[in-house]
Amino acid sequence: MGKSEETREKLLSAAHEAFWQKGYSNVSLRDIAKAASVDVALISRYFGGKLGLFEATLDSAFVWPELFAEGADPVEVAIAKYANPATDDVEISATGMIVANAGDPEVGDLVRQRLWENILGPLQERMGGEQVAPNLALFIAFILGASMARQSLRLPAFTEASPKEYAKQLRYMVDAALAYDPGKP
Amino acid sequence: MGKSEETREKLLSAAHEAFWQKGYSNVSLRDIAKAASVDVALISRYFGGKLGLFEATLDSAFVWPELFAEGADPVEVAIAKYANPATDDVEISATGMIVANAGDPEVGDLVRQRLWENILGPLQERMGGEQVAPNLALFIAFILGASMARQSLRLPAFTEASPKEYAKQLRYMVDAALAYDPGKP
DNA sequence: TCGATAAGTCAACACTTGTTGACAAACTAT
DNA sequence: ATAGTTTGTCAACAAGTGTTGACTTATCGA
Repeated sequence: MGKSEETREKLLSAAHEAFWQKGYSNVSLRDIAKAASVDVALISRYFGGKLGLFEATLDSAFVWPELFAEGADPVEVAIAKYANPATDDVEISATGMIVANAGDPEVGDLVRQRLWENILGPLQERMGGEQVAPNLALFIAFILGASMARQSLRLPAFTEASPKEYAKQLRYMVDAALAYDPGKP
Repeated sequence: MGKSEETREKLLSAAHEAFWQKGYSNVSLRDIAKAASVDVALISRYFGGKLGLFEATLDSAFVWPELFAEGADPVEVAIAKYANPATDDVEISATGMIVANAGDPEVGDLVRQRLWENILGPLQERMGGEQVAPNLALFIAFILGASMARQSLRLPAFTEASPKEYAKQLRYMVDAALAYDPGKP
């Protein structure tokens, strides 16, 4: 195990936090290097450049193993994660990330690709369909919107609600989404 | 009416499109100036700088008069706008804007402030409450998430759905949100 | 211990960014 | 037409960006 692994980890960790919180273009390599207590030049050396570092960060952080654990219900896992302000404050919005970085096409494509590959793809396979069913899409849309309404938009109705109330509201809407039947008028 | 008004309009228009589509930090003043066929220096002269231009853009574009027209139901207006792929492709996501620019604190605060002042504030007043009720918050969250799931995340279930189907799905969830009753278990 | 390889440091590069000030042109009112 | 104000143009700036190459230091096997 080379010594370089350690500094790579430090860089990945700092990059994760910075990119997730401020978005790709609002973070400089010097910021990350400083946060990791590492020389800037090592980033280009180890990851090939800024985009390479971002890609590596996606590979290491844009995954969601709990979602596919044996016997776990993906929906329950998602709710448990996003209905808990304590945890999603830490993770910031892995969801908001999708949007925050969509401005730069190169970066946006990268995020979308990894999202499908690591999360949405396995998720739809797990749920049985060969394409994301309407009700699952509604579920995703709402989870996405709720976490952003709370974190970015900072709707008082969400930020000031107790975790219990917030969870109850999420549960209500998620149930509604999953109950959606395309056949009905 | 001074001649300068015309170039100010051109700048505002170009800035609107650029900022909404790519986000604050992904757009340079030279990009905007070129798109508007105007010299870069005039931006700082007329708007005081990049942030000033962005603020002016918010004031001119981050408003929603139809929402408060006489006899209009805000909910219907919102659905009509966001359930119509043709229109919200043009406007891009005024919603996604909120998130896309949240990385820069200064910019994020500006967006949030204008959002409350121009849209959410009047909206909640119009809806009668002195604070945004839980069901209205759920409504907003879903609208936000749905438009982003389609535009940024590009969920096939949404992008490939017919406008009619998409509208039906939105309507279903919106109805559910508005029917939410905090009193019930 | 010596020497080769890995890891880290430093300075500089080419480039883009927002912003400014001096200047030229166009227009208006006297 | 002339003087004065507005409007536009140009070049330059200081600062920050990602990236590169040459160099020094540390690490570890022979």
